[in-house]
Amino acid sequence: MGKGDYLGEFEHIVLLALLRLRDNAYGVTIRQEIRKRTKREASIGSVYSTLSRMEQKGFVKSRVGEATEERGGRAKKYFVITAKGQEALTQTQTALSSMSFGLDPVLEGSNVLKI
Amino acid sequence: MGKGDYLGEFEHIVLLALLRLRDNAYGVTIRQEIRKRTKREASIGSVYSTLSRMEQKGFVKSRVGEATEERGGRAKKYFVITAKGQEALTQTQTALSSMSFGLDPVLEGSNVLKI
DNA sequence: TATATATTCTACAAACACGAACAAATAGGA
DNA sequence: TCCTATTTGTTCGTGTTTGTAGAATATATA
Repeated sequence: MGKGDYLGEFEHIVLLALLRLRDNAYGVTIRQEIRKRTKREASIGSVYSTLSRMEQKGFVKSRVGEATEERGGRAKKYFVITAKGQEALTQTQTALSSMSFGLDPVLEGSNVLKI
Repeated sequence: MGKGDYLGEFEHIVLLALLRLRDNAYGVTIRQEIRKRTKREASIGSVYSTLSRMEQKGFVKSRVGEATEERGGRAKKYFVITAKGQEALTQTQTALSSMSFGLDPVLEGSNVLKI
């Protein structure tokens, strides 16, 4: 299914953040995770618009958290990746891997993408 | 330099194609390489507009080939990556790597991005 | 001039980016 | 109790950058 369902660069990053955060992935934590691991600023608006776009495409799905917060604040909207999202992720990473295959020397060893 | 110079997804692919093709990277071969290694269709227009945008940004530079073809046809325009392009590539791959780090199990082993 | 090879142009769609505005929940004091 | 300041989090509106595609154009040779 979904041949040609490639992820945009930021979509890719966001999906990886979802996977890292497991059952604790919502707008704010996703943004934090991205900022923490990359140097990227990742504005909150970008994160949400990317999530909503990916939800439209069926790459992620969301549920609104129970209103059991510690200290006020609006309910969280948790996101998880779908099977279709996993496929798109795999396709994207496979494409990058096959383009990188054998380039290790050229990429000066600083970082390598391999299967 | 260039903090925040991330590559778009297709820009990333095209730069990797340049590296693979070394001194034989021009529009047509770049397209072929991408099609061959990924399943992606990559229209010729996409390739050229991406190349020209990256040239504007200083990620690649070009030279027009000598008019020494085998059998007619217009002169080729060869592209190579610049130092700035290398940086952007490294930044992008580093960001992806750090987002992927430790996710191997979740990514079901089908393909892994590692440093 | 027909053919082969290759690039440029033009238009539109999709993705990215940002911050202001808005929503909802609670703590705490009047 | 009420009411409002504070905290936490999401939605909206808008502008820019990337991605996609194919028709048009350029150039060289047989």
